[in-house]
Amino acid sequence: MSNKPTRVRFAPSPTGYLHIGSARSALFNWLYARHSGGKFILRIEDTDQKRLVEDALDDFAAGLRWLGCQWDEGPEAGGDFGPYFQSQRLPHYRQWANWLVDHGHAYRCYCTEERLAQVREQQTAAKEQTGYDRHCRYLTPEQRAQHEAAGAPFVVRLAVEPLDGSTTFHDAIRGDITFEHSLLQDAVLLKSDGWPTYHLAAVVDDHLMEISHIMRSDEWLSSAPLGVLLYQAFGWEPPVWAHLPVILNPNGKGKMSKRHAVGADGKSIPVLLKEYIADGYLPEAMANFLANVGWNLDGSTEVFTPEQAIAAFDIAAINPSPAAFPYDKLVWLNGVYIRQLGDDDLYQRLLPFVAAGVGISVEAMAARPELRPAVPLIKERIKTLDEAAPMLDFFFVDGVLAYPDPQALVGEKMSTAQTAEVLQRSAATLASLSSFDHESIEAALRALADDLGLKIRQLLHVVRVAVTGTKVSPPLFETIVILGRERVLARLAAAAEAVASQQ
RNA sequence: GCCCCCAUCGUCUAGUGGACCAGGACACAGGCCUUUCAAGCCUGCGACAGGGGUUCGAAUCCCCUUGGGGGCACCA
Repeated sequence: MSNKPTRVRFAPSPTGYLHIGSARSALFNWLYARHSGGKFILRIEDTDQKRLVEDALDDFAAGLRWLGCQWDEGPEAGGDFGPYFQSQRLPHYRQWANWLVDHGHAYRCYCTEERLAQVREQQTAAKEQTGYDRHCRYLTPEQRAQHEAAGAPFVVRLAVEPLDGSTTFHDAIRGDITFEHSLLQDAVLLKSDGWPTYHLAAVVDDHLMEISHIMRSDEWLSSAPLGVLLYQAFGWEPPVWAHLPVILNPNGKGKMSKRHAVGADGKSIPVLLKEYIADGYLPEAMANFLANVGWNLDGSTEVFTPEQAIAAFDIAAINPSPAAFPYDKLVWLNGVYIRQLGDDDLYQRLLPFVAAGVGISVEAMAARPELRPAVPLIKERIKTLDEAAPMLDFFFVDGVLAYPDPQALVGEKMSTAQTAEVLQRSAATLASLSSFDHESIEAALRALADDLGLKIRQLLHVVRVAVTGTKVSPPLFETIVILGRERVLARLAAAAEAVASQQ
């Protein structure tokens, strides 16, 4: 099996949107495919018709592309092993289910839901292990014929064999795993509606699609024995199994759910990849981050490229223990990646976020002169793209600012009269400048502070609140330049007036 | 309840019998820088779950306990 070409797959069920944990599974598979020069296959496991979510497929495709995990075969990409939707592969499952029945490895079970419930009830009452009692496995040919003649609905169940003893299989991450046959269920392979369950469909497809390595979530470990038995029953060469550790909530309590996760501080954090995209995380940061959960480049390098990860990726090096989602580290890493971006690049990525935050169209934002020069001012101040808008919104107010709380304009340890004077003198100083650039403005304002007997920080605090409306802003001198003399003077005057009215 | 998996700083991790009085990163704390806030730099805090073995020697191997996680569907 070592000389087979590497073919790995990501096989999501379109019953919801792409979960951050699933995204990591996809990334690991993709990384391994690229590492070994093999193929990465996307297969859609849509056998549960009741739980389908309309636009889930689009979400998977968009999410995978965003992350950089382009699949070689699957929906849209095509390939020689299609179709890649299980809903279009029903004949295969029926054929192989029948094959199992014909060869004595599976059987038709005619038990009704009522009987199953009854059995369960009795087992519970007797404090026995619950599970199917294999009633139909031992039906006589006559009884069987009777059910068939009556047209009774049936499911196909795996006939676990032998009933005692144990089987050991190898997991590439955890080593050998042994399970007792006596604990195994005669699991349903084909449902009464003729559709396969996961167990059958996955094994048939993995074999037919010549999947070499099954890298999937830890949650499947318990049912892995079923897969092993199925491969044995079919007489097929099994793939390499590798069960990825689950990702826990950031507080370490329980696996990250599908709906919401609890942060270390008790607040909830996003669980869907689309939410992280919407929050302004960069795909390169997300990929880097995800690769660092359960795996690592060399134990000390935190920031690395996909190429580095591909070169070093090794299934056996994956950490088998569950990991709490290190959300804080994602935020930090994203900041690192943002700071590494060129100004033009960051500007392009910021455009839609700031436009949305300010409430105008992307085209309108692109036409404004303020955003591009402001980019270098905020680059090292944001950790996600969506943090930019609230930091820059004052740039996109065309006239003067509203000061709902004029008291906030008053400088620390200053009177209102003093503040008004600072405002007026600052305006006068800036109005008199022959050249309205950073150096001139800084020199003039510093001189003014001296003149007024104020520390520069005191003066700038007052000017800052007047000009930007906030106590925390991008560097003031550059901000003043971008805003332009006219708007700055107007705001200074308006602020002075607002302060004066406080007296 | 039963079965399976896992166990190094709060968190992500390095460590595969001696180079480990356990390294890196995030977070946190202090300092420097400084027009606010960041960023950056420096320093600090901080872990081998417990108990038995094996061995000259154990974070590393074995066993038990404890703790955490996952699974027990005609869902995947």
